[in-house]
Amino acid sequence: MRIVLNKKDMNMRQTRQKEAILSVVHGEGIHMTAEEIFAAVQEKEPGIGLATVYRNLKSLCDAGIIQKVTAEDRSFYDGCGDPHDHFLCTECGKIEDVPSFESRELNSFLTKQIRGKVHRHASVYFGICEDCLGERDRKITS
Amino acid sequence: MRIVLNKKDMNMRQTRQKEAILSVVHGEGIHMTAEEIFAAVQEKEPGIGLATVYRNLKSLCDAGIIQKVTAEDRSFYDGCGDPHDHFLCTECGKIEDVPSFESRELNSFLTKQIRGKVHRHASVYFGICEDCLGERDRKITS
DNA sequence: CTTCGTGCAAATTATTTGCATGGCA
DNA sequence: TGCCATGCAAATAATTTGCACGAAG
Repeated sequence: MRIVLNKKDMNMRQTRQKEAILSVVHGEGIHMTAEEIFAAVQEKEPGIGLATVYRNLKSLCDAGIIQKVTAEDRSFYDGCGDPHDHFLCTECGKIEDVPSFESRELNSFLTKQIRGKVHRHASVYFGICEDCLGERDRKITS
Repeated sequence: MRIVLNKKDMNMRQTRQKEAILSVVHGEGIHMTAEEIFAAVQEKEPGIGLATVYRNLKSLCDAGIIQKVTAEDRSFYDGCGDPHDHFLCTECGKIEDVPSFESRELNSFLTKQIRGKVHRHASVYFGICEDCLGERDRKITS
């Protein structure tokens, strides 16, 4: 299927390479590093350059279609441009989306702490995911 | 003054370079990039190598004396190793410490979202700081 | 047709590592 | 004295940029 770009992207040209990249990274729950994306796109669009991948990832981020997230010195591209947070399993390295926590309490806390205006935030939670917890129990029990 | 290292650092040797680095980066409200630290340490300890700065920053992080924070593709070292969050002014680039927000509501939210265990988190708030807001008002008024 | 996107290689930037030597414990 | 830390230079890793050419609008 052809992914139709929207208003925000008026200034960008529709190319085979961009469509291939978009088809790989766009979507909920997708978190890939630049190299992973490069490898995956290779299959759909052999001969594509790494620089092209980086250039497109950047413009897709600028357009708000995807976003770049950095945690623990590792960067990955999140297929969803809408604001949300992340959970990173320190055991298996898996990344999961988490909706942003919002509350009146948090807002008043921030207003008190930061005298200025907060526009957005980026949070990453670190811990052990459900699967890895299960894995541990299994080892202990057996 | 000589900064005395504690238990956590038993395995590290006390050197002039380490003390110089520590005297530059250790403390609340200090947020510097590796290059800034390198430049500042030069003055106290001329001839120190950039690699030494990086090596010491890493071991100080491992020891929990300081911590590395990355936001918007920029990394800086936070002079305080205790967990807390940050506010970054997108206008002037200033970074401020913010205590971590904790609440029962947030905990139950996270438990519901992430079926695993959360051990820590890293949050960066983006916005306009008090000073830059004032600056804007002044421009509009005048 | 004109302008922008692409591929490739070279350039940057940030950080790490190998090695011989010097200095803490 | 023994071993870890340092300085320097070279090595990596991740990302960006210059340039000539091909393709989108």
